[in-house]
Amino acid sequence: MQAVPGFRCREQGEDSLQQLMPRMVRVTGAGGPTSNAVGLQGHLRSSKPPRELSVEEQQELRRKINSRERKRMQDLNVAMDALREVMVPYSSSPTGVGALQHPYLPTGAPPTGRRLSKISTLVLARNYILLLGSSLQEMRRLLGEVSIGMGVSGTVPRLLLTGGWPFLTGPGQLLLSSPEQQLAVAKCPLLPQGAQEEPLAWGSSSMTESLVCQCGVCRTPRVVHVNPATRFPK
DNA sequence: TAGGCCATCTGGTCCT
DNA sequence: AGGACCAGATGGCCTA
Repeated sequence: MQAVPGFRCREQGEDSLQQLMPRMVRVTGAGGPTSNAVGLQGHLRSSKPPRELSVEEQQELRRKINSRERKRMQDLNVAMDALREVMVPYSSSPTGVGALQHPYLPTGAPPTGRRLSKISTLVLARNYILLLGSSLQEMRRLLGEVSIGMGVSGTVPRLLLTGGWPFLTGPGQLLLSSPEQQLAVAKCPLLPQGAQEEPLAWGSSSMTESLVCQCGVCRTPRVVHVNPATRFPK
């Protein structure tokens, strides 16, 4: 494993003496207020008296539990890294999402190239989502203005129908999904079977609402990711 | 050296 | 019964 600033290699291995040894043995007084020798069994809710475990069995059980927990946290970190990978480009942009100042976010650009902390990643992601939301609002507004300016009446042009949701992959970039993609996203998995949305009337008051999934569960804009890796340029 | 961040251990709780 | 999830405790590493 490569050494990264702020990163530590935790490949200690399953047979590390430190890990095999119960904490209550390793550190006197550590392990929390409820630490005791029957901790592995005492919390199990059962009407039957718990089977007595030998020291070896307790250690084996504890080893399994620790391993699972370690795996769980590692999976969480993998997901966090994936999120970090998406968010890092924005964190270094003085005008990007990271520009929204927050105590958990580094001031300005992170010049050291250190990776984002977990909390910073989450805060940044939240801000990014909010930014996307406001972008969508703005897009709706602009679409409304354009339609009025063109004097369009009647039904919505095919290009913008059936959930064809314009989305941004970068500043000034407006993409429209293909009809196939539009049909694919037209069926929200959360919508009840047979539920149909009413056809849109161009310029109607229900248009903006109809561009958002109306299933009442997700209420999320139908965004089609042509290329999920596409990002705003730095 | 203090503080931030992190991995790991651990016991408790909930769910299947 | 076992697994997932959570939160507290602990100690190590790194940076200002």
